[in-house]
Amino acid sequence: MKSPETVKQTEERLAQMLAKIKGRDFRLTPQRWAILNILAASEDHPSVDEIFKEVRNRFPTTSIATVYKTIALLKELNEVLELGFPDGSNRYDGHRTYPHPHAICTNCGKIMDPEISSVDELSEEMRKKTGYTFSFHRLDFFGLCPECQRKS
Amino acid sequence: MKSPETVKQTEERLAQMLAKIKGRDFRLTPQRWAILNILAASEDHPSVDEIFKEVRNRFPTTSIATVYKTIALLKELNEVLELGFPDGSNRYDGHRTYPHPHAICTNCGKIMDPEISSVDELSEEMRKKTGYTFSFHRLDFFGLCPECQRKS
DNA sequence: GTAATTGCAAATGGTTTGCAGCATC
DNA sequence: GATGCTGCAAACCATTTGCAATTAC
Repeated sequence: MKSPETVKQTEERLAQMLAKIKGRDFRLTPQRWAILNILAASEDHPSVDEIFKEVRNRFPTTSIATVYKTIALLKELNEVLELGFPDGSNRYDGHRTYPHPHAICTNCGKIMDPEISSVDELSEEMRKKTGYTFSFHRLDFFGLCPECQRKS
Repeated sequence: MKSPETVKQTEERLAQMLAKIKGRDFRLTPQRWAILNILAASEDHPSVDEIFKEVRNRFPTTSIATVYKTIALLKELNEVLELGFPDGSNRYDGHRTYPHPHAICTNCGKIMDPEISSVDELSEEMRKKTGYTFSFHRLDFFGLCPECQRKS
């Protein structure tokens, strides 16, 4: 059961995505609309495969290539944050599209992203010591979620 | 030209790797020794391909599979830190094998890892807010290195 | 001599691409 | 009606794997 706030958030995210889509020559196909919806509504951080399976529930002929292409488009438009992992288990955040820290369960894959005091000081320290100018970052903490702690 | 301290560091790292290797039934082949050497000596963060090419300078018959297998072994022994990237451009740190922040140039790929005040407080904050227990983390800042800033 | 390692080639698997047909605008 | 999108299948490509021959111990 979703709270009214959650529903509202989902609608706002969807509206913003649609605005970006319509801002150019992009077309809104049913498959594409479904993918936007899934990303705007998902509380967790779905994988390509999870998105694919969910789209297929509604449009059984959808191909995985379409999912990849739509995600690529959303990445370009900055409307989704890709959490790529070297093993290929990539995950997508349709809510917060800017860099932010993640807590990742190495057992079940659950990802949480609480509001946290920023990493700006660390970034500034790195800048001073390296001379780099940074445009984004990635901060992931890996371990066991509460549920998986209980099981082990 | 390497400083005496650097040479000493390299020797220490190599000694430690060798100790770990000999601690079990592992054998020290010339190819393996070469790879250990490269990782212990490298100032930057070499890719598999860079390691492969360097090993081939000394042992032209070496196969890429051997490089992968040796790296896998060193990972198991905790004697190398793998910096995996989703695009497959993985890099290896033979010096500091524990998690630490990196500054990564998105233009030329140069990686720096200065000593920095720890991320322990952030980790603790995440723990409190998520209930996760963390065993490692990954912190990368992406941007332009000083040299690439000048060029652009 | 025994067991680990090498090197080759084939397999793997997530992602990308080319393109003909189709659907949106 | 023009152009962008879909879906299929083939291509990609770093990494892994199986296995016979080799080599460290």
